[in-house]
Amino acid sequence: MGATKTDHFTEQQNAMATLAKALGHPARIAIIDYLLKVNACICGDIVNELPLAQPTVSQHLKELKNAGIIKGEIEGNSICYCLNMDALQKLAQYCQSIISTQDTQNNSCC
Amino acid sequence: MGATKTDHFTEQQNAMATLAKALGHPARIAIIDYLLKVNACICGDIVNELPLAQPTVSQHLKELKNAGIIKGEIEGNSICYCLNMDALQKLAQYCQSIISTQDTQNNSCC
DNA sequence: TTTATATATTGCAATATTACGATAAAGAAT
DNA sequence: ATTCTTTATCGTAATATTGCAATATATAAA
Repeated sequence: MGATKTDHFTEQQNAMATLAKALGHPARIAIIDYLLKVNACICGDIVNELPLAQPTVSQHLKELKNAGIIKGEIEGNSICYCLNMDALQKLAQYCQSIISTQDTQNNSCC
Repeated sequence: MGATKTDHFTEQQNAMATLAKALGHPARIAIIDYLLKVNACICGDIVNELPLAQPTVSQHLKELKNAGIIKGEIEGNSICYCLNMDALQKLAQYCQSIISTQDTQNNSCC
């Protein structure tokens, strides 16, 4: 085995899992933090910023892009990456909905 | 290789990645959704609810517990699981901080 | 005590992820 | 045209994850 049974879960559940999974690595969190800090969309700088080789960073960027968390735009011979707030907002909303749902139920357990 | 270089990143980054990673599987999202729905902390029911074998569910529960997202309490011969809002709140706060940071910068890119 | 019920652990196979060196691709600079 | 710069891709090794059958553990019920 080893393959996730995505077909057994709802689209919403798979979508949230995909987003969360993309954030599930410290290098990718660091990339987000950096993009947030510099705001302007530099790219090669990320390689300098992280303690990882260029192909590894490129791979992490690809995963963030696939999950829709960042966008990339060609700019000359370099590529400008920046955050895609839509995706991040979806995850934030999901977390928020969990919290507010639980709040209204003043949970009686544990 | 294959091992994540956690030692090169900040504690905050590793913490967020750990939380997100725990949410990075549809089965674990489904477990959270279910715990939220039933509120009261049933456990064996999760096995009935999910399209996965008991050992697989047990493993997912273990991962959620390790990440601090759920708590388990022995109750007779069964175990009562429920959500740990502290952990979920941390992730929600992180997402929210990204969004509000970006908001204040009216990002000029892509 | 024996049996049933509930959950965890072990062991294993299939697959996925992480990391990087080597190399390719493509525009910029000379 | 050649070289430099920037990023992506390929190939591969190490490790992690997913999933389950079999089994262990532990309490409840009989």
